[in-house]
Amino acid sequence: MLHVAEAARVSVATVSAYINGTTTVSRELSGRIEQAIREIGYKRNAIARSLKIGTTRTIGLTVPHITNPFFTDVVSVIQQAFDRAGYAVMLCCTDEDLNNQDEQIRLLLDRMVDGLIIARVGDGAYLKETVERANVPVVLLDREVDDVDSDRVVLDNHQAVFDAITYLLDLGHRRIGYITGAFNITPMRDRMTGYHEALLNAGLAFDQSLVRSGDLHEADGYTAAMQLLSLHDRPTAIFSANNPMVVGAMKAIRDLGLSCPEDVSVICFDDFPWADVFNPQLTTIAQPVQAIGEQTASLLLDRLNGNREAPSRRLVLKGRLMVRNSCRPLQAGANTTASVA
Amino acid sequence: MLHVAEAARVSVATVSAYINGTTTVSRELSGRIEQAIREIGYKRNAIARSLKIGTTRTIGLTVPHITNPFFTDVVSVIQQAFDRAGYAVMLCCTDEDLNNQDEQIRLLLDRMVDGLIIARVGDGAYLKETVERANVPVVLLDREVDDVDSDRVVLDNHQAVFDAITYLLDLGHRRIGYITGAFNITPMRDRMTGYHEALLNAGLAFDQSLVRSGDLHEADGYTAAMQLLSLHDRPTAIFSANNPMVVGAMKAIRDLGLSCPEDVSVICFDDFPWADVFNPQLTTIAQPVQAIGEQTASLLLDRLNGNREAPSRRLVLKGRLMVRNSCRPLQAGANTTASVA
DNA sequence: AAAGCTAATCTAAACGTTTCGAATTAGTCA
DNA sequence: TGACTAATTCGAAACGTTTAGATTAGCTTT
Repeated sequence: MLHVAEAARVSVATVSAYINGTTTVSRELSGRIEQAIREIGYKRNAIARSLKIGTTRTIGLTVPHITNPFFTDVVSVIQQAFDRAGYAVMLCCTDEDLNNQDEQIRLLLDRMVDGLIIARVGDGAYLKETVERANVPVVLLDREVDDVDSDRVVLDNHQAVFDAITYLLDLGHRRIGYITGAFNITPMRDRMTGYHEALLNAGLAFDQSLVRSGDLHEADGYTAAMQLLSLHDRPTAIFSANNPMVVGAMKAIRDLGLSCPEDVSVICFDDFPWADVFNPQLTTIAQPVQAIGEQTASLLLDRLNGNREAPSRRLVLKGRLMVRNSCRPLQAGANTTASVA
Repeated sequence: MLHVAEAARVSVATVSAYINGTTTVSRELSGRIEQAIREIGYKRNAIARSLKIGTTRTIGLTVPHITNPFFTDVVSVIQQAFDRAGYAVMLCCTDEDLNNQDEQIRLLLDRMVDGLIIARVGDGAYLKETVERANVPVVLLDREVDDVDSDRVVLDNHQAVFDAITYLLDLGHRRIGYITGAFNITPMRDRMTGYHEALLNAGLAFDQSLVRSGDLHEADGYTAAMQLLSLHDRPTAIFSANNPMVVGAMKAIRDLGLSCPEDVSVICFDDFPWADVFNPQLTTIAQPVQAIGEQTASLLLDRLNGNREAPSRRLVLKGRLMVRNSCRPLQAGANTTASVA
């Protein structure tokens, strides 16, 4: 900018005023400045600017895994929204690891991001302090943390799973295997209660042996399904609480020489673009990813636009059961408890 | 930092020296500083630091679409690599739009990223100037631009498609539909020549009516496949030059009441996690995404670590045909040219 | 013609670091 | 003891902007 000022024979203040339109600058000087900028190929240094004005027009976004199609989509939507609003987004993937998350949030905060979107990992308590210290607005995505004062957008996980399990029950399934992750993140907890309540609602007892929990990865889904399907009276249906694990589960089904939906019905959380193209066409719970992403972005943008003091908001969206053909109705006879080899 | 210095009754220079380990600072002052930092909850302002030292430890990454599984994976790998190296990554999605790309690169450069990874969009010429002006190292990913002096890592697209088409020819297919995108990006060009050469190699004539090009999106794949499969003597196999388009193509096949591989064999570029779980298990060309991501990151990191003057490097990796069951051998009779309704 | 406006431009301080070189202190050696 | 060296610590300038307030010039008004 100094060079531009010299070349245009004006002060840097005038150049700044011209660029930002802060003050009117005469036709004459405008012309000289414009030309100098062009000749020199000057670009404003956003770092210096940020230092001065105290805002970076950058936000931080951390998710567990970008390869999980739910997060892929949500990240994509969020990215677009901030792009439109003139913000850059720094993306971090925690890989479901608490240390990574800590480190990355610290990194983002150091870099003076204007806001933070966090799909957290690990125990909520850890994050509470971090969030409260960060004096930038944060919105929690998908996974909440209790009694921390920040905006959040989540799914009605309980209801969504309740619906899905009820659907299976209506088809006549009684032994429904449930593959989940650790309960230290809210969605897994809420999804589980949906399972519970659906069983309860149908007057069925809860059988602990039908629940397997892993670490949310494909491999965990594989082992979980392997175990479930090796039970003496194996479940007639399997519900997977996330998408990566269902891939593992399907592989287990394949490797055991079973097939879906003939031998075992399957439903999973999170829809994906291929679901209705290949067979079996998986019945899934679709989250409204577009809405989730947009709402998340707009909550944060609202704060960034100055609405700092409003009480924290909690948006709850509804999932939708996408019924396809991975679940088959059971004959009346097979309902009760038995199964065949 | 000023506050820390005051609280510890030392100068800011000493605090800085302590934090960075630039100079030895006595046990006594170290203790006071440490305590002051803790009490105040001080975090170094990376923006101010960047301004001074002229480096942001941030890189920019632009890809067309993060939802395309190839890019999802590559982004994921790259992100991890830079995370490990202590860099943040700013992610931009151009949505295959040239203006977006221009704007985003400008934005990233303004923000003084230390380096840039670009999977470009649109005509190469546009980018050439931008890349040459940016005085940070850039590495081109997947899509090259001619005669610009920068590192790049690409796939041997020609060979990969040659192999895939040859595989189809060996199965007896003679009329192979080809769904592609505009030829202003190198991979689409190179993939096409692979198709050409495989036909040539088999002594077959090139039939323009079997080639449809769209805009790389799912919808384009759908229309392309619709058109191909409505031809009087429709192709017995379809090759899709990217992944999103094959989803569309599969939907077209389904909507026409056809099935794969019985009525039409299918191969697509880019593997995806579900490929061997659902039916038909799609035969694909798998790119070594892990290697691509890591090589890309390491080329850039090498430059960032000071190796600025080395001549630009071009890494070419090999694709691999993942043979599954979406292609069926044709009976000797059906080979020549005819087909059934 | 002096005073008062308005519009345009400029000077200089500030943002929070790093870093150079100077200053201080302590220790060592002749 | 005094000079020299080494180890610490510090003052102040610099990075490239923004911005408050000062200055100047050109008009208008009385």
